[in-house]
Amino acid sequence: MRAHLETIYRLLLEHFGHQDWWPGDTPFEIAVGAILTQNTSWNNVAQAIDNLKSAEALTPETMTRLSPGELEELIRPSGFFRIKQKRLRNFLIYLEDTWNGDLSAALDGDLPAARDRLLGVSGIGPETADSILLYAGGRPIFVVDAYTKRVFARHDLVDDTASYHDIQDLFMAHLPHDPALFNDFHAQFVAVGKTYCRPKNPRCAECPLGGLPPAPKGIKA
DNA sequence: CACCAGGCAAGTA
DNA sequence: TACTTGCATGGT
Repeated sequence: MRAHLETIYRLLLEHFGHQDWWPGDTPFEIAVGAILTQNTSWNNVAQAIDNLKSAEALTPETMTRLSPGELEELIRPSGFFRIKQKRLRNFLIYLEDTWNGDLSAALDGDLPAARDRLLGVSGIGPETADSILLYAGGRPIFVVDAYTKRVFARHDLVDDTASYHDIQDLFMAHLPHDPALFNDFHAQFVAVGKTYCRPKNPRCAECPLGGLPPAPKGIKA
């Protein structure tokens, strides 16, 4: 299984090149982007991030000073803006109350414990928590998203009943827990998912995974 | 025009 | 436990 996963990564890396993820300048910006991109295209999120940058509201301190209405207007292009306003504020309150506003402290220490604390914030689920830990904190945890599931299902590595944890465990049980590897591997799934492995107009014929050998037996999650 | 997008929580049975 | 629904904007 490990060799199979490494083959997938190599084929993607050779085709797309290193992805240099996450698209964001600071850990806090990355965490905000992780919340704003929930079920939302990145293009929309980028507009909201630009608004927050222009308003100089991309730090815990400055964002906390915004009124709920001001925050909603800035993030409106990312959709679900009333709910996401609350989710961002829940996150800010957690950082302030528990870590005195120090994001890096929140992501440091025992990894399962840090993850559980993030999951305790209303509005932060498994994918958002893992994205923040990996991309904002540099912690070795694999992010599973819609692209990951789609590509894995297409290549018969999981069935459609596989849970988030099932798929995550597939990676973490068979690959070294290297943040740099988990970082770029997930980014490669997004690249292939956006470009070739799409629901409506799949371009499987041109996909770098087109010549991938069949999946090893008995590994379906 | 319909459909999709880097989820999550709350409600129902 | 296992489904279903609401949330909202912007690109294709």
